[in-house]
Amino acid sequence: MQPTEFLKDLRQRGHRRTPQREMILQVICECDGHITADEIITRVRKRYPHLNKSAVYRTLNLLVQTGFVNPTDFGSGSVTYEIHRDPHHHHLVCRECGKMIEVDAGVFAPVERKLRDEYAFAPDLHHFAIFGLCRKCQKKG
Amino acid sequence: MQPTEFLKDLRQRGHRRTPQREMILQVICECDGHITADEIITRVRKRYPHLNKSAVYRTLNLLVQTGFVNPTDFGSGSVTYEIHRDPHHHHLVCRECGKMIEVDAGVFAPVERKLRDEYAFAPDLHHFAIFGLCRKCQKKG
DNA sequence: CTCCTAATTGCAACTAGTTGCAATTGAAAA
DNA sequence: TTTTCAATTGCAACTAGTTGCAATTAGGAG
Ligand SMILES: [Zn+2]
Ligand SMILES: [Zn+2]
Ligand SMILES: [Zn+2]
Ligand SMILES: [Zn+2]
Repeated sequence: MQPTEFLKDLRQRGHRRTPQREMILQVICECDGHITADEIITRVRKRYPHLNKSAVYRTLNLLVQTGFVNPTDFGSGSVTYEIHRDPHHHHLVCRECGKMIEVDAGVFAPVERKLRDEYAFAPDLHHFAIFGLCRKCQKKG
Repeated sequence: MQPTEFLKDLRQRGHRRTPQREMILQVICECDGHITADEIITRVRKRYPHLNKSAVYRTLNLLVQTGFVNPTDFGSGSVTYEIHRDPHHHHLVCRECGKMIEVDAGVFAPVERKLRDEYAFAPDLHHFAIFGLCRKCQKKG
C-alpha cells in the first residue's frame, strides 16, 4: 500500500492531507520493517528540516489508532512502528542474544477462542513482541 | 511474602539490604495490587521525605529482573508494578470502558507449547495486559 | 477566487524514566 | 573494632514521548 492510498483513506475518515503526514508516510512505507519515531524525523528532515517532533508523534498515534501501523516496544528504549500487514504476525525476541523470529498470527488462535468463549472478551492480539530464550541460548544457560 | 523475605532472597543473590529498598518493598507489599513508581515515591516519602526517584526506579528494575515483581503497561501513561504471584495471571482490559478481567496463566498454554515445539523458543508469558472489547462494549459498538 | 472554520502544526513546557558520576554505605575481612 | 571496596544512592542532565495553546492551513461553502 502506498502513501497516497493511506492519505486517501485517512481523508475519508475526516483527517486532512498535510505535507508532514505525506512525508512521514513516505518514510514509513519506504523503510520496509520496523522504524522508530526518531529515525522518521531524521529521514524526513533530510528533505524538510523544519519538521517538528510533535507532528511525527501525533501522526504515528493517528496511524496506530486507524490500524495502518503497528507499534511495538522491543525494549530498546524507543517504540518501533511498522506498516500493518494482513494477515498479521508476531515477533519472538531472545532476551539473551536479541535474535528475532517472525511467527504468524495463528499461534494465538486458541487464546482468542478461549477468551471469546469463556470471558466474552474480544481481544486485539496484533503484533506482539514475545520475549524468551531462543534454541541456542536455552542450551547455553 | 513479606519485605524481609524478599530482602533476604536478594541478599543471597548478592544484592544489599538498604533502608530505601526496605521501604520500597514495604509499600509494594502493603498495596496488594498494581502500583506506579510515582505512588511508591509518594507513600515512602510520608515517612522518609528524602527518597530519590532514581533509587525507586532502580529498585523496581531489580525486582523485575529477579522476578519478584511484574511490570505492566495498562496504557495510563505510567507502568504499574505488582508482586509476582505463582501461578501467575493476566489482565483483559476493555479499550472502551476500561473494565479489567483477571484470567489465569493457563490461557497461554497452547501458545507456549506451539512456540516450544515449532520454534524451539521458550517464551516468557507472564502477566500480560491484553486489550480488547468486553461483552458490553461489543454489543454497544 | 475568497472566506470561513475546524484540523493541524510548531513551540515550549511538561511527565516518565534512564544514566554517568561523585559521594556514601553495607557488609565482609582483618 | 577498624579497614576496605564494591554496591548503592542522590543528583543533575538527559531521552522518549505528551500536552496546552496560539498561529497556521486544508479544504469545503459561497
Ligand atoms: Zn513486525
Ligand atoms: Zn538467543
Ligand atoms: Zn496483575
Ligand atoms: Zn468495555
